[in-house]
Amino acid sequence: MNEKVERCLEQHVHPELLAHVKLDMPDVEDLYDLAELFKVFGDSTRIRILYVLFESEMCVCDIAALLNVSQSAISHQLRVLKQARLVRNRRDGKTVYYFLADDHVRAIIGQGMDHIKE
Amino acid sequence: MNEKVERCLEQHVHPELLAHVKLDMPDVEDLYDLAELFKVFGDSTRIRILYVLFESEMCVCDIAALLNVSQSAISHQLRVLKQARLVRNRRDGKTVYYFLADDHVRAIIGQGMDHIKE
DNA sequence: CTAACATATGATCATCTGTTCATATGTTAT
DNA sequence: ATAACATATGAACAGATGATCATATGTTAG
Repeated sequence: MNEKVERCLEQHVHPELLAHVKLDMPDVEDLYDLAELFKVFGDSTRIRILYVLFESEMCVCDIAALLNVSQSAISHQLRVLKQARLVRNRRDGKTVYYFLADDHVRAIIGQGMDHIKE
Repeated sequence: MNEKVERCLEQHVHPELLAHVKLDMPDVEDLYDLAELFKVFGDSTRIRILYVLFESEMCVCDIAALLNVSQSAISHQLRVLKQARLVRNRRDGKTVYYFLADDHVRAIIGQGMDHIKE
């Protein structure tokens, strides 16, 4: 592979600090997972689905109707949300109800909302 | 435009609840902004930059060296982070130092980390 | 079993994204 | 003014993403 390290001729931060930063960085893998998680929040359809589920569990077809998005699109997005463990579901006959997996979802979205509102 | 509303033959949630959910939804515009914000967190290079800035302000070239990413790529990403008001910068001679704009960044990333760690 | 409904899934396609490369801009020292 | 360094920016291209369409799967009623 090619060498990408570019180094300032003079380092602008103390070498000890650089070392410290490196040590304090989480594993690359965790950082990757973290980015993947936020990617899931980074789509307005998915954000809207999550907001709907803030209030109540709901079936696919009601979510689709409420958000005016096709059943297929909602189903695909629910799959993404489920894989990210942000929602879970339960089946009741023909109907599948989705609900928030835990309260991190509210916390994360809440913090995001604080930021854009300030 | 085409009609996308698909409605369940029988509604599975109470109509009052549906109405309530609609009322409680933030403006479409805010939801869009929120998704845009999370999109910014949804890239591992940008997440890594933010983590570096957790510890200390840092110049572009030190960030690039630390993360082993080209100066150009870092600069492009810092621009994205700045536009999202997640980082700010100050110039000192030839050097431009970037630093976290506020503590929402830590809070949001912290919540995300909690989620993936559980 | 069959029809009808609810949901899931695979393929396709247009659009968006992140990196690279080349180059421009800004700053300092000589 | 000029060279050298630090950063920013625009074009271009490969890879990712989200909606649509067609269809498959799962479930219940008759």
